[in-house]
Parts: sequence; structure tokens; C-alpha cells
Amino acid sequence: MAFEKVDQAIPNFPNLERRILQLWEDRKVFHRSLAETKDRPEFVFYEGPPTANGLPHNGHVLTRVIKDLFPRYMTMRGYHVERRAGWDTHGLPVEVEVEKELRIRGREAILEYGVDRFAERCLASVFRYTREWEHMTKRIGFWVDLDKAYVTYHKRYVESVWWALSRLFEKGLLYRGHKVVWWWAQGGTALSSGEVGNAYKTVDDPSVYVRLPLVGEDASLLIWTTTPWTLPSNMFAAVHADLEYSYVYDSERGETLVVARELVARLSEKFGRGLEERKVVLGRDLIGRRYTPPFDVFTKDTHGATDGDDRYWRVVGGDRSHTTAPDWFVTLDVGTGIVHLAPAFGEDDWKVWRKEERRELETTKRDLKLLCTVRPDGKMDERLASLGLEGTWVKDADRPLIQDLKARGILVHHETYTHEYPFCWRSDSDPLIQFARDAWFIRTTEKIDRVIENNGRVVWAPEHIKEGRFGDFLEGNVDWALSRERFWGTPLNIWVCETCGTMEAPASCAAIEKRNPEAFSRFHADRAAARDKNEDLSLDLMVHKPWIDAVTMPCVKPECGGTMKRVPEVIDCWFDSGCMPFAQFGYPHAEGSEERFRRAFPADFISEAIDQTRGWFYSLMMISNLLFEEKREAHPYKRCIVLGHVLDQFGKKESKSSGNYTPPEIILDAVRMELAVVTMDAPYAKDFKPPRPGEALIGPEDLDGLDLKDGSEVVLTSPSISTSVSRVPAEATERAEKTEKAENAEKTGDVADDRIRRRVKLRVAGKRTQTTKTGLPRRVVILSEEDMKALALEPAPADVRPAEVPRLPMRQRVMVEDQSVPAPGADAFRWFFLASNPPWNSTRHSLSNVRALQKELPIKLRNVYSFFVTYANIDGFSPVEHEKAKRPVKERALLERWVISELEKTKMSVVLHMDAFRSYEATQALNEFVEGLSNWYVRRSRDSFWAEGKGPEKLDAYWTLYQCLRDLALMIAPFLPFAAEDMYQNLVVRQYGEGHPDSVHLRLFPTGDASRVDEVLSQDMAEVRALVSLGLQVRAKTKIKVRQPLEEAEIVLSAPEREAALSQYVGIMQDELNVRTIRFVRAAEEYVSYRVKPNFQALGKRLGPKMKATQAAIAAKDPGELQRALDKNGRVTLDVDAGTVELTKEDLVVTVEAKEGFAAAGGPVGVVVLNTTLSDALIEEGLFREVLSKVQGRRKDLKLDFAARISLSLWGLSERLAATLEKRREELGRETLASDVRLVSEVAPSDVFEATVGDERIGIGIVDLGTPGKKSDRFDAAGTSRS
RNA sequence: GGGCCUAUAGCUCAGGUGGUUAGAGCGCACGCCUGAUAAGCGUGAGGUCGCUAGUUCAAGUCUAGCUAGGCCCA
Repeated sequence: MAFEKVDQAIPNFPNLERRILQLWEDRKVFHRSLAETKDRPEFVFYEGPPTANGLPHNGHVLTRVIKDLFPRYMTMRGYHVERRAGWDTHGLPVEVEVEKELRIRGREAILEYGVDRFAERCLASVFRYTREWEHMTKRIGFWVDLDKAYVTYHKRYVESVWWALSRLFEKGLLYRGHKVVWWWAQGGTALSSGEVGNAYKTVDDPSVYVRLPLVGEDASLLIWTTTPWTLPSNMFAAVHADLEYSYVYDSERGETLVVARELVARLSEKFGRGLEERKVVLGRDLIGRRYTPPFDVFTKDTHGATDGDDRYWRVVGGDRSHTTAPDWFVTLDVGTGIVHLAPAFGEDDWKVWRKEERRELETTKRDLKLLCTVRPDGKMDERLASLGLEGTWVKDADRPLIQDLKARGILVHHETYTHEYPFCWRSDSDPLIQFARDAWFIRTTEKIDRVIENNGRVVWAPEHIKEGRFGDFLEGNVDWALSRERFWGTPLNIWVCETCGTMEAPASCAAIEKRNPEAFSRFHADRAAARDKNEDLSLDLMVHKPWIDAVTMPCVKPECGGTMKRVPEVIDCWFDSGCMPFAQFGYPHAEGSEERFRRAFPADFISEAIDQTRGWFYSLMMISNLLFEEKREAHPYKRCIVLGHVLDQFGKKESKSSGNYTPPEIILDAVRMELAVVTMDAPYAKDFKPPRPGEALIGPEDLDGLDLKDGSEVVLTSPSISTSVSRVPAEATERAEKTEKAENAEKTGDVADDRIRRRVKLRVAGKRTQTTKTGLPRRVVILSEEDMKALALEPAPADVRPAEVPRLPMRQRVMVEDQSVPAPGADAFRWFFLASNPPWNSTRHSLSNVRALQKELPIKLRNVYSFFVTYANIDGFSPVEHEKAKRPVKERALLERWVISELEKTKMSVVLHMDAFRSYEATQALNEFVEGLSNWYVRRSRDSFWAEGKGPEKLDAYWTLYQCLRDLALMIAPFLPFAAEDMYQNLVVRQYGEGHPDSVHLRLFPTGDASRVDEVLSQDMAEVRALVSLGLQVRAKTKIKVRQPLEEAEIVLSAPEREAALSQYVGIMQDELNVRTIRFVRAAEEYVSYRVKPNFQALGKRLGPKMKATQAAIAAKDPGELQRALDKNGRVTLDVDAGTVELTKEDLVVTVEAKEGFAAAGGPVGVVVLNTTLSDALIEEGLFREVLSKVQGRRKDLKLDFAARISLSLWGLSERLAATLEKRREELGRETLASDVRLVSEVAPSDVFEATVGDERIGIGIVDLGTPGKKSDRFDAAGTSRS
């Protein structure tokens, strides 16, 4: 059967890939690839769950590409690779989305709205973008079981997590403590470090220097703070025990102040007055001294608690005593060297308090209270009523507090301090404050040694993560703060007895119901009520707030008789995802889960981006080690590939807010981008000329993003429907509409699409370089008024930010699409991530970079494939019909044997690398092979494929190329699953039909046949290619076209002994260089010179310090003489440094170089010299080739059929040319398929095509006589049968 | 401020264990081929290997410091 024709124009990969997706679906290939490997050994893969409440971006594409590559590969290597998808569905981001949706903000608002309804909204919102995620996942070719996905809010999953927590509770690893968090007071929530880190702003804060009078001494400690509102909650002042502190006299104020000695000068300068040093003490001498607090709120009104209590307002040592390293927080960078501690508002401060508190409990058995004058809503509490500040927001309290300090004479200095301060990323006018909250912790530090040991067994890629980022993180481990004071999360399953305080952590709903069968009655009642209203209350909400809060049980202590209630907190959602190895099966509660867990633990392979080191990689490993302490091998994952980030073309992280990202759709589906329509009134537009109708102004980054040039034509599509406006009847517009419509119809099956389109030219407004940028910002476009009207658009605000564009009203945005070329597609995207660099490096992503990489292999391979199909169809080659004509490789010609040898080497190399998870190296091996296949094998074989008849050599060539392509289809399958499938279907399934697996992904990976590898041949051919390059270099230098035959090329080899081997290839070289003969020359000193250099690698170790002198001695000798001596004796002796050094052939490197003035070029292999003398015969031959080329070119211009016969007339021939052609009339006719040839000396009529041959103008007249006979039938069958 | 990573041609990136003309692709220039043709190919110009010291006969490669960028954490 003929092969299906392969597109020769730029292929539309997205369309092709959609066909393949359909094929996979129709044949259930993924499903079968799992079913058919059921009995094979397991290769265990864990999918790290993404959150589906945001849109997938390029970073997700990268992880999905890697996470698909190895499972596909390992499947082809004979393993069974389950791939279960998962979704991370809890946590603050989900709550925030819902808050936005409901237009409410903060804890109170949620309580008011109703936690039950809120939870339902959260559940509903979790899968808001599921469709987009599933689309991207499928589109990129990521095979993962989406139907069986584990979901972290499912009851079954939550109960698994409960089981884990219950185990930790029983082991005594859960405890209650405080945690100082970044607190968003307005929202009533703590923010994670990740959320805080990205929301720093530069602000001016007050900077105050306050004196704290020492008790019983006429001197004051001087402290500094930028948060005066924390001063009423001051508990201690910290000094560095080993630092010197000065008592300095401030004559202006008449006071003695204590500050770090090193800072005296700086402070003196700052205060603008002299500070006279009176005395110096060590920090440790100050420790334990008491001072008067800056405000007396606690001394007065907390009767009996702190009044007169000498444990408060003391000087303490400012080191982090719990760490091993003396990691002092008292520094001399800023401030005074004495640090004001308000333990409620700072982590270091809090640690000091905790240490003191523990000591107090041990020694005096008395509480050391945490002093705090701020309420969780960020407002001052009643203790500041005396200052009129009760209910004042902390930042607003700064000013009055400073006034008060000043009035009381303890404010020493006041200025403004500019620094970075975190704000809430959701509400960027709200500053965050540090705030101590109650929290539950996991005592991870107790087991950390075991975890570190286990980490040692994990294979990390890149290796440095193990000891570096991840290892360091484990070393610095602190207890895991588990609880969150939020609503939508896995509820912490600890129930506390209201009467006796006993705690219990049930591992499942069943365990709870066993104690109280009515435990879930409220949930069931609500559910029944919902059902009555024809609504559904998901069973999963049974294990969520607020229903779970209504669950009580009798105290576990029978004698108590009290009621146990759950603590209010939910848990960190990282704990959820870290439980996935067992929770994905509902282990241990679900039926059969033990067996399934046993089979799928630990994972052989996981991979996520580097930001997961402290996220999923940590939570997985920590939880696994706490639960399965007895496990001796690496767990829960044996190997982890840590991926780099995806950056934009300037090396900046892609982010939605700055708009510097290329949406994945640009690569996958169509080259288009949605822009906001602004007007010339925008401030950034004033330097530019307004667009004329049919013109659009665009910023330089967006132009780049679409990989377009200034002046490119694009199609604008208005998102609004055209019913209200009249159509623009421009012809171009209609054309655009048609193509777009057709495409959409194909994609979606829809027929009608009434959007309005217009074709315009893009004009760039501004410039962007690495350092500067001018012009229009990203994601905006300016149109002429006429075009605006035609598209029914209205202007968007000029200051619209990129991230806001998709949310603009429809009429304010427009889709800009480059319809001249299809998008690169999923294979191209995959190849880009796999072949651009090793996956742990960050990758600069852009449409143009994807296209660049695509040309390297995917397009090149497709061209070879298309070449093969074209010719195989012309000749009717079929692997089935010509099976008998298949000769063993060793009987085929050199070139065939060479390429097969390279093929087998490539298989071995790819397997070697992929088995070691080195995907980048594998892609490079494939690149190299495809390059050789296309640029050497096919190029050198073109003549054989066009040769008449079907001799054995021609069939050899077909078989060779067929084998290469078929095996390539297998090899690229994990990398380019679509292209591989396409080739496989055509080359194998279509040909052989039944009896072969009907998808490439059901095949085993080729491992290579060492017996077919011929290293000698490889080496020889590499040298031949180098010599040919040199010959072409000579032709380029002497400006003699390759088409002009030359008499002779001479080759002088650097290693003359290679002559015998290389002379097998003179045929190939003659052809390639278009010379009649090739001669190897030995004594050629007339046009080459020898160069002799030491072989440093060999000599360096032997000679050591003598190396330099030896090098000089060699250089001093005549290289020709040395060469002759070596040739004769095999060794030379040199005088070096009053001694002698004997050198053998191996110690020296001899090369030849072309001397000046010859038509020659040289490289490491040798020198190629061309004889450039042109005889009449050679010139005639050249002219003939020239004419032939022009005629063939003309055939092509006229789009004649490959096999069409013609009537050929050549006009205006000179006598010489006429004579030359006359001699070869028959050959001319044969080559150009001309049934008759007229050679005419008269000048051609004006309608005849003119061409230049040599320095003559000739006319070429061609009449198409149509395509006769068998040849054309075959071609037609191939050329037009496209289903 | 700390930890880790990165820095090689205009651009994107390769360069086990130190070894002497530092590579590839793209882009650019020039050219070739014209029966793979809205393709294919060749040649060339482009580099103080971020900077500064050091170790060594020899440093892109090893060591230290610095600078810039990224990530994670403060």
C-alpha cells in the first residue's frame, strides 16, 4: 500500500496533533498501554497535585512534559507505569478566590456570610479551571489518568490524612504552641512566607530612638525601632554578650545613654551632637539589669501580674540559643546595638520569651506572660485607653505614641526610615504585622536525623540539591507549624474534653461514630434538607468546617463523663499533598488500599519545579519518615528531578501581573494574543504617529512575543458578536473570516461564528533592549478610529495592566492573530523544554525560541520523512512487497552501512542516557543522528533515489532509509509522541496492518544492536565529511560554483597512514565536490607546511615542569625535518635544559596546513587542494549543467508535475552554447523529460522566459505535454489521496 | 542578611576526571543547490570564557573574594 502523503509546505502541527489525539482516544491507547503491561514490573510515579483554581502556565507545561517523558519511556522499556492525576484543593488561595467572587473580605465577613455556604462555594470553585487544565494536559500529550484522580478534599482522602495525624498524635509528635506569623489583620489571617515574600514595598516608616532608664542607675539603654506601636508590648531589651557597650553622656539632653561602642560615632553624627564616652562595659555585664518600660500599661493595670515583678523589663542576651551556631540577632548594622523585644511581634523576640518562660516554669513554676496590647484585628486594646488609643489601628498609633514618648522626655531621636516592608498581596494597601498566634506543631526536629539519613539515599537531579538546598533545609529544620486559622482545609482531627482537657485524635469518621453514633447528625440533617430542595450537599463536606465542628463525642475517659469538641483549626495544605503516597488510595481505611499502597510505595520517580524543595518534596519526605520509620530504603521517592523555572526572553520570571509571559496557547493552538484597545490619548502614545486605517500600534515586547516583525500583517478579531454592527465587506477580511471559520469548525464542530475580523499591519511603537524600554506597554494596541468602529470596539483605560486584560469588557479587547503560519504545536513545545538544556536549568521561553528548537529536529525529521514518502510512492516501494529484496546490512553499500551503524549507536546512546534519566543528553544524541541522516545520508543518496528502475542498490537505499525512519519513530516516541505516532501509523501500521501493535506507544524501545555498529566506518566517515567541508571551503574561497566540474582534488593527510582507509570513499568525495578525480598526495611540501606540537595530555604528566622547555625545543626545530625523522625512526630526541628528552609518535601531534597562494584549505584531518584549471571540456560541462539547472528551475516555477513531459525551446543561443547543447541534446531531453528539444539562435520572443547562463542571456520556452504513463499514475495516487 | 544556583559568540545553550586553534544551533554576511523546493546545504565574520587574585609546567574547567541575575529563606 502506498504511504500517506506527507505535507511538504510548513506542516500544520496542531492539526496533525489533534488527529493523533483522536486516534489515541479511538483506540484507547493509554488505557491499553496500562492494561497490556499489567504483569510487568512496576515503575512507580507520583503526580504532584496542582491547584486547579488558577490557569495553567508554561511552568506547568514543563513539569507535565518531564512527567510524561519518563513514564512513556519506562513503559516502552517494559514496565507498568500507573499514572494517577491529583488535585490540590485546599488552602488560602481557594478561599481568596471565593472571597473575590463574593466581594467580601476577611474572617468576619466569611462568618457573616456563613461558613457552610462558604465551604460549598470553595468546593465549587476548586475545579473552576479544570477544563483548561484538562485541555492543556491532553493537548501537550501528558498521559495521566484524570478519571481516577485523587482529590484532597474528598472524604476518603481527608480520612487518610486523619489517619496520619492520628498516628503522629499517638507518637506524641503533635503539640500546641505559639507561632509568630505575618498577620494580615484586616483579613484576620496569617500569610505564608511565599505570599509575604512577593509583596514587599518600599515605605517610609518612623524611626525612633527611645531611652529606657536603667533601674537604680542614672543611665538609660538606648533602643531603636521602626514600629513604635510595639513599644507598649515591650518585654525585654537584648544585648550581645560579647560586644562592648559605652556609657556616653549626651550633654545637650543632660543624660547618660548606653549604646554599642562601635556605633557611638555613627549615632553622634545622626543626632548632630557629641556623645562623650564615660565608661565601657561588656554586654554580658548588662544582662539581668532591669529598666523602666517605655509605657506603663502593664506596670499599672495588670494588678499583681507584672507590678513589681522583676522578671519583666530585663536585659537579656540576644542570641538564638536553640541553634547550634552562635547566630546572633543583635547586630551592628542598624540601630544602637540594644534591641527592643516585643515577643508578640517578632520571631526572635518570641524565642527569647519562650526560653525565659520555660526557665521560669522549671525554676519558679510561675507563668511569664506574653505581653501584648494589640488585638487580632490589628487594633490597640483597652490597655491603651488611657492614651485614647483603644481601637486604633497599630500604624495609626505610631504618631500619638511618639508624641507621648516625646512629652515624657524619653524620645531621644526621631526620623524617617525607608525600607522594604511586606504588604498583603491581596490588598496592597494593608501592611502586614508580625503577630504571635496559638498553633499546633509537629515535632519534626525530633526525627530529623532519620530524615537526613533517608535523604542520603535519594537520587537527586541535579545532585547538588541533596546536600545543597534540600540538605540545608533539613539541617535547619524547625518544628512544622501545622495549623491554620482558616475555613477551607482538612480539619485538624483533635478533640478536646471540655471537662478534663483530655485529647483524642480519631483516624476516621467511623472511629468517631463508634464513640457517638449521632456525631454527624447535623451534617446528615443538612444534607436531607438540601435534597428536599433538590440540591446536593456533597458527602465530602461531612469532613469539613463547619459541619465537623458540630461533631462531639463523649470523653474517652469513662470516669470523666465530659464532652469532647474539636479544636477549631484546619491544617496546612502541604500536609495534605505530602500524604498522597497513601491517601491517594484512601489507605488504610479503603478496601484493598493496603495492597495498592504496598505496590506503589515508594515512588521510583517524581519531578517538580525547584520551589517545591520546601514544599512537596519536604512534606512528602517528612510525613513518610514520621509514619514509616522502619523503612530502610529511600522513601517515599527514590529519585527526584528538580526542574528550573520558565523565564521570559529577557531572563525574568514569567508572571501574569507583569504580562511578560507567552500564554501556552500561542505555542499549542494559534499564534494569537488578546490585547486591550487603548487610544492615542494614552500618555505613552504621545511620541508616535497615530495609526492609519489598516494599521495597528503595538509595543515591542508583544510584537516579539508573537514573533513578528514591524509591518507584519495580522488579523484582528473582535470578541463581540457582530449582530449590532454592519459587516465590513472588505475582501481581505472575508478571506480571513473564512479561514478562521473553517479552523474553528474543525476544532469545535461549530459552524456559525459571527465575530468580526479585520486585517491590519502591525506597526511597532517603541524599543526594548535588555536595559531600556520605551513605547507602548505590554498587552495594549492602538487602532485607527475607523478600525475601532468596524470592529465595534471601545477604548479601555490607558493604564490597564496586563493581568487585567482578560477581565475587561468584551468591547475593550481584541484578539491579534498571525494567520500566516500555524502554531508550533505540542511536540515542538515538548522538544523545546527537553532539548534546549538540562531540565534543572531555568529556560528562556518565547515563541521564537520554540520555533528555533523545532527546526533543529522535529522539522528536519519531517522533511526526511516527507522525502522518503514522496520517492517511495513514486517507485511503489513497500516494505511488505519488497521484503524479499531486503538485503542484510553488511551486503549494502558503504553509505548505507554507515547510516545504519549510526542508527544503532544512537539507540544505544539514547537508552544509556534515558536509563540514567539524562533526557537532555538523549535529545542531543537524537539531534546528531537526524542531522547526519538529513545532511549526509539523504543528501548523498538523492541520486540513488531518482535513478531509473529498481535495482538492488536502490532498494537497499529504500530499506535503509525506511529502517532509520521506523526506528526513529520508536526512539522519539517518549519525546515527540505525536510525530512518532504519525510516522509509525504511516510507516508500519498502514503497511503491515494486523499483527503489529497499532500504536507506537505500545512498542518496546529499541536498544540497539552492537554487532551492526562499525566504529571504524564512523571514524572514517567523520573524516570524509571533514575533507568534503574543506573542499567546499576551497570552492567558496575561489568562487567556483559546485556546479562547475573540476578536474582534480589533491588531499594531503595529517596522518598519511589513513590513506588506505579513506580511499574507499573517493567516489563519495568526488561526487560531493564535483571533481573528476581525487588523489592522495604524500610529499607535498610545495603547498603544505607541517606543524608539530607536543601532545600535552600525554607529555604533561611525564615531563611536569619540563613541559615548557620541551615545547620551546620542539618549536625551534624545523617541523618538516621532525616529521621525516618521526616517519623514519618513529622517535626523535631533543636537547632540553641540559638533558635530553625522547619523544615518540604518540608524544607529538603533526598537522598539515595549506600554504598561502594555493586553492587549498586545511583542518585537523589534512589539506585539500583543488586544481582550478578549466579546460574547454570542463567549461562546456559546466555550461550544460547551468542550462539544465535553469530548465529544471523553470519547470518548478511553472509548477509542472514531477513526471510531466514537455516540449522545450531554447532561444538566443550563442554558437558555442548551441554546439555544446547539440552534442548533449539527448541527455538534455532525458534529464528534463522533454519529448522534443529546439535549439534556436534567434532572440526569444518577448513572452519567453529569460535566464542567464554564464554571461549569456537565453530564452527558455516550455510547453506542458501532460503527464503520461505509469509513473504519473503512481504519483497521482500518492499526491492526491489525502483523507 | 543567609543558603543554593547561574554567568562562555549578537541570541539560546554545550563544554566527565585541568592538557594548548573553546564548540553547536539560531541570527547576520557571502555563496551553493534547485526532482526534499513556502524546503535543503556550505563557508565566513563574531569570544580577554562576568571581574580580581591564587594553585599548577598548563585554568573556561580547581580555590578564594567580588559583581550581576535567579530561586528559596530571613
